Amino acid sequence: MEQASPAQRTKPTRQRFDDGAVSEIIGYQLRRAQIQIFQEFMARFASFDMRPSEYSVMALIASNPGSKQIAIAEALGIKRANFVALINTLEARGLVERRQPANDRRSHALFLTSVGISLMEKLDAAQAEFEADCIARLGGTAERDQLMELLSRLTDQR
Amino acid sequence: MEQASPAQRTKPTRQRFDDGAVSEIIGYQLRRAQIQIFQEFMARFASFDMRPSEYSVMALIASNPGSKQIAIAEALGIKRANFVALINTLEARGLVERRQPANDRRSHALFLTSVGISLMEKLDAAQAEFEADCIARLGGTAERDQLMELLSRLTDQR
DNA sequence: TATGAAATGTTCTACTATATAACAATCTGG
DNA sequence: CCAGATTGTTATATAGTAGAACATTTCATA
Repeated sequence: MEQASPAQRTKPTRQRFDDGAVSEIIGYQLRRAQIQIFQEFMARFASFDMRPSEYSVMALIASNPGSKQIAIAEALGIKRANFVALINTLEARGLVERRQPANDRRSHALFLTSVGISLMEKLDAAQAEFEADCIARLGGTAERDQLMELLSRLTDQR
Repeated sequence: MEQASPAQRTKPTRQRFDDGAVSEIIGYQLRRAQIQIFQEFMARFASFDMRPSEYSVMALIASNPGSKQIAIAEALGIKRANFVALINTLEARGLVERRQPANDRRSHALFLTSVGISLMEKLDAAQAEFEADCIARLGGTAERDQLMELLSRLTDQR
């Protein structure tokens, strides 16, 4: 069989592909960036067996010891029903503890265990390192502040 | 009824909660913004019964008619296995069509149907409106360009 | 003080998104 | 021609998310 003339290209090179319809959409780039950052987070925290949601829960408990489950869950936009399994996991790993407050026997007060506290030190250090890398990629702290400001304009309103 | 002394307040006001540990993290704010924008997209496109992923698929087919499934899927970061059900849905709704290219009988060439094309006009108009709203919230096109540039710095590298 | 409404945690269920493995059919390069 | 790659597909597993229903407890107020 005769080959099509090489001037026309039969198919070896990937034919150009027009991304424009989606790549110029704010929401699309926002999603791509978020996925990328989360994947990098998961890669960096794989040795700790820590997902972003688990880290955020531990960080909020560390800053707000004794908080009720619903306080942590709502701060993170997690339904209280789905928060149960998350805390069960962290408690089973000995990182978080549920305690019975005397003033409200419906609720559970959350605390980090001593093991959780010492792990948190390592997690915070790793997070600080990751954040520094992100800032470097953005070009510096001024650009970081710009980004956070722009994101807040998308999030806060409405 | 006497009110509790306004100076002490017993508990009506939510006790202060320290968000700082997570709210100052780039990835966290990125995620919050992305979720917010996607929720708004879904609300605006609910009458069309169109999710963001479905819209992005149709937009890429419109810009690249005759593309193979894997070309569209990879451009959007979707596994080809998961892309099948997506196209099945759009095809069942009469918006997208799979055709058999003669040169490669393994692949399916994707096209919008005439119904798909006319729906796409409405979708693009709605998307343009949504994008204009986002730009307005950011403060203008200069801020939009800034945001897209910063996001690309997070996404491109690595 | 008694009672109905609200809050809290929990279980169950369902749906979406995503990832991997395996397979058949087809194409490609040597 | 043949070994390996590509393409689409099915099946399966896991996470994340959402809603309903429930028991226990607290709260408001009549």
